[in-house]
Amino acid sequence: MATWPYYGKISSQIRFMEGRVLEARYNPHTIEEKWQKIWADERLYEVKDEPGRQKFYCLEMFPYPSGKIHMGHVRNYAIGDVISRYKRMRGLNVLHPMGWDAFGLPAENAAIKHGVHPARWTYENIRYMKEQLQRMGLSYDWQREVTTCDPEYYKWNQWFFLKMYEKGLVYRKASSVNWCPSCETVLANEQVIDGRCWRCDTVVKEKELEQWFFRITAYAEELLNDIEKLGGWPERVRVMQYNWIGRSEGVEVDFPVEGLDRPIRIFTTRQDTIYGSTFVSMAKNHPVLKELVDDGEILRRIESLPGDLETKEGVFTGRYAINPFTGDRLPIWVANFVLMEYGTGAIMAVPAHDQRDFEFAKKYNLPIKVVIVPGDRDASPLTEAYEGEGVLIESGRFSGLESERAREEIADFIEKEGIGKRVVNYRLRDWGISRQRYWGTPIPIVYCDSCGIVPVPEDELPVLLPEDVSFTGRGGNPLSGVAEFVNTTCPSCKGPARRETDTMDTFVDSSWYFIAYCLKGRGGMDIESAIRDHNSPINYWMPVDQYIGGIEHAVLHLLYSRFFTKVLRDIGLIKVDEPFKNLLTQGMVIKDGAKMSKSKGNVVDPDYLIDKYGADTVRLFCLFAAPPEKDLEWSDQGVEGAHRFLKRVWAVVHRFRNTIDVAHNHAVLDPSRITGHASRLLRKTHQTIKRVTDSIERDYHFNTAIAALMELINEISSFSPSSTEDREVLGFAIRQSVILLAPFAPHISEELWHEIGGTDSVFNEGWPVWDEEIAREEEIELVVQINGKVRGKVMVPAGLDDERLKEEAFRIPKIQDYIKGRAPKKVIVVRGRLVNIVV
RNA sequence: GGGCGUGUGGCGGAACUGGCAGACGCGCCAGACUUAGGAUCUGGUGGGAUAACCCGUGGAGGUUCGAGUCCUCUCACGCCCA
Repeated sequence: MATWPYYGKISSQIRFMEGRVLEARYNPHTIEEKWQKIWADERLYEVKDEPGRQKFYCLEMFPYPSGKIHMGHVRNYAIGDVISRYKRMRGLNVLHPMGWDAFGLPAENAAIKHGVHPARWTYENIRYMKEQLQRMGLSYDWQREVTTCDPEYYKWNQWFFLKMYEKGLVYRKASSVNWCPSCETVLANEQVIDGRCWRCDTVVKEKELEQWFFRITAYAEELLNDIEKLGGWPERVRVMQYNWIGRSEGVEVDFPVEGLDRPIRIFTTRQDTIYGSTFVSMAKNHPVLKELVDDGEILRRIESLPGDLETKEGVFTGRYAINPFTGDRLPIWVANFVLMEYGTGAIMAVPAHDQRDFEFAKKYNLPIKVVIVPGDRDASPLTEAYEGEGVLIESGRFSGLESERAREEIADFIEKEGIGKRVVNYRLRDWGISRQRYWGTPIPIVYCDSCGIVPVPEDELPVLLPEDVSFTGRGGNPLSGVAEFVNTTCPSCKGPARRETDTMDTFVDSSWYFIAYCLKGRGGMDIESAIRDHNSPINYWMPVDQYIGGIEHAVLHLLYSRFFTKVLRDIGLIKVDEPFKNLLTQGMVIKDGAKMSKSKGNVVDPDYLIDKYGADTVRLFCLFAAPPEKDLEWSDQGVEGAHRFLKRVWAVVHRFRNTIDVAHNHAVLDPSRITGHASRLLRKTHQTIKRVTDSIERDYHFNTAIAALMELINEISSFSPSSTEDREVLGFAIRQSVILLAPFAPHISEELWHEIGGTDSVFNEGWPVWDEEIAREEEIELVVQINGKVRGKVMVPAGLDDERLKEEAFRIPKIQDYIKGRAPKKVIVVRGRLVNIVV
């Protein structure tokens, strides 16, 4: 068959259609722009709810619109895009949405610094970043885009707040909060890292404020137990969640106070050490202190105790409690490391068996009394606390018991005597959501002088953020200066009232956005009617099958989302218990050994790279350089390598485009009539399909999938067809390569797919399947070892039995030399691999 | 201090249940085409020795016919919690 006419036909067609000469060189920009437009015009990635069809919900953590996409985003979204495109080609109905975590401090800081309104700043950033994402060729269904600062979105934050208020899951209390003097806002405990603000690194201070809280602790038990259901999550994230919730079983016990008619209630998990208690420590804001201390000097010293827990400091109150077990007089101290939020705000201090108490006792010269001894050893003077298990001594009737047993008996005794009870405690605290900031969701509450705290009625939602606000950066929340916003009428008595001016923590926004995407397919986002709708799209799409994001959200965002999911389940919106079935935590992008950051000056600009190499190259490099869960060391030369590979693919397809028999596109190749090098190429192709598929399926190790593809392309490059069969096999190999490459480098694959005769999108093509028979090697290289060392190799037909393999091994002359007269003691045969002869 | 994780060529990384360590890519070396090469192609490339061979997966032991992989100890780094 002559190849010339065919070539002429295609290229003249393209000349005609595009009005230019077909370029033989790989020009990523032309083809990327072209296909991005076609995919958008054809609405290729818009997805419908199709009950009855198997769905796959693939989600990447949505970005904060800070201005520009950075390499971490690129990597995150490239990973998600491969998974989405792959699952789609496997025939699943794939939901792959994107949106914007659009409320937050930087917008407000920009307003203060540059005088640009937070809304304008945010929406401009979104516009730019969306363009960047589109230039990457990501397969998002943009119809479902959500933006959390949109009233249509935050209305539902307010609605959820009201629902939770009704259910008693929202409450207000004065509490000592972490205050960042620089951001002028309250921080959650989780946002304080080593005593500093997570965002700006300023040292955090304490401040007393009225705050709104979500009662996440009401779900502590379930959040803890359901970690078990998260089989598709990395173990370390599960452990972090487990530790964060921090369940502990212990007792509360009343310690009588000298000269006071009521006791102090303490909490401990180590009631087995109660005979070793030598003093009592309490939190500086414990309410009973007011009755205990009236000396101004002492009060002043208590007040000035440091808030950070680095140093252990305390103040003696001058009062004494009685150990109900020993009758000992115990001095009552205030210690900075005892927190009101945990337990009862008071502890029995056992310096011999608690390291913090030990250090405290050493510092203030308090007695240390050993009551637990490990195993058979006896108690010599301690240099540090012994916190382990052991046998009780000096513990009255409980002496001689193992600690574990003693904990039970002492707890029984406490309950029998009525001086306390068993309790379960959690380290998890309720979620403070109040933020003294403008750019967030207004909390839908009104304060009325006659009615008190009044929730805004649902039909008045959303409470809109006023736009006309001035930003000075001082004096707390700009909202409190907006009279039209603050002054309102009481929904209940219609009298004059004031609006709450605090806004919600932005973690509220991100705790349910994955649900919003489900509804957005229908245009709106009507949560209320979704509750009544039994066939709500939420029930079709949830849970998220694959969630992908950074490990930095291992506790906060993921825990809050789990909490919200359970709350929304209980108000009837969704049916699932857990939002994210599988979680992939991708590693950081590193350059010169450090995380990319402006301050280090080691950032790589995605725009620049896409301009230089095209999106396919950038994506391919991110996927090839490391498996997704590991850190990725950036390498400019590695990017060149990825680009070179795509150029080779381009070249090889073009070289053979005229040779391969397009007419045989869908012909079934009969492997029995394929021989010689064509047979090897056919086998390699099937092996590659298997390897690429397995790499994706097993653990999303795209780096090895791409490596396998590179091998196949190398083999195709060096193939020279000389017969019809050769050309058929070559055509098959090329078609499969292009399809296999498509999830990783979508534009070039789509272009090449059409150039070799594809008419529909390559993404509507089914994922290739391999034939185990064809993939099987006909010959294997048998490794022959003597005493475990490789001494010879020989090619043998595959599938020989043990005896035949032994024969083959012994037949090798070199092996015979080695054995000489020595009789083999033992021969181990590993079928298909090796023979080891032990002499 | 406790918990978890990671250590493999010059570099990024391969190696499913123990079975040829270093796939694939980068870099480097040589060659081809070139006025030129920072384009492209071909070949080579863990270390040591002329070679047969020997040594090699942070270190030291152990189990095994056989260990990067399993066990014990140890060192370094990273993360989380104190």
